[in-house]
Amino acid sequence: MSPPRPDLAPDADLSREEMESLQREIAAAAVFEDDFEFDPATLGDPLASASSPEDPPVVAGIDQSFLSDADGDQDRALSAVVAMRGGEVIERVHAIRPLEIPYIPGLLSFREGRPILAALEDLSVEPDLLLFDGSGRIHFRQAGIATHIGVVRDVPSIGIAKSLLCGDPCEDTANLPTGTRVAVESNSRVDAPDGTLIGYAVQTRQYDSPDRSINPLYVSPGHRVGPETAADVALALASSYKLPEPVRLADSYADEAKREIGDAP
DNA sequence: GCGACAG
DNA sequence: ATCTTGTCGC
Repeated sequence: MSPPRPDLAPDADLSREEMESLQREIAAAAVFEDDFEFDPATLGDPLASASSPEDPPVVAGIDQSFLSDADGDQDRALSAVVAMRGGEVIERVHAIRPLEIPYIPGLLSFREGRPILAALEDLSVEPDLLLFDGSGRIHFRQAGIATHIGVVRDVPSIGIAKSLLCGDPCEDTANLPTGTRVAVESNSRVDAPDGTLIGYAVQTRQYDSPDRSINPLYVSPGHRVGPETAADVALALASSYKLPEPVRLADSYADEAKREIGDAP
């Protein structure tokens, strides 16, 4: 049993070195193996949830959009959370917070973490699993945004990235068939022994004809979820689109809320 | 110095 | 991430 760690929350006022040091603490507190109560088999399938005695687990997708000031410069981040249960949306919340630092590869959670934590606090349901757009363990210090927020809240989490931050796919990932995965291992750029399994390239959708092809998603453990389960979940929740439904809906909701509020303060 | 680099 | 119409294909 691991407690929530609000003391490890992302702080944009830290120096770059302090941020990296905090990330090593996050990685040390993270659990990169299955450690949850719910049955992953009842995640998104409406049929499985109907035959289950318990309520299906609540899965929350999280994504951000950005608002600009009068000069056209991005000055605020809008974090959107879409909670689903048994394939149905049960709640949507969003929060807006000022952007304190620019985007720096490897330090994403310090830029987007505050608005995400604020939005999660507005959520009335207790999520059993968090799905982030970004990396988890596939990170230089094994502490991507999914890992950071997962550890701070002590909620099982998974990172779903559209491109690879670091690490090496074991095999060629071009033109993978739907439903397949290729292991991603750590290399010299990752703070882990070379060859450590840190995630999977997962092909949730693929064209039939060899004309064009869809790139895989890079799925990695955030907290309390192992690499195999993380890949299983991504595949189970991606019904008819490349992105798992909770993340896809959070993505569109982030844009929707942004337009409704309008830009410029 | 060079290369790599989630959103 | 964001700026953005049409367009190719199933």
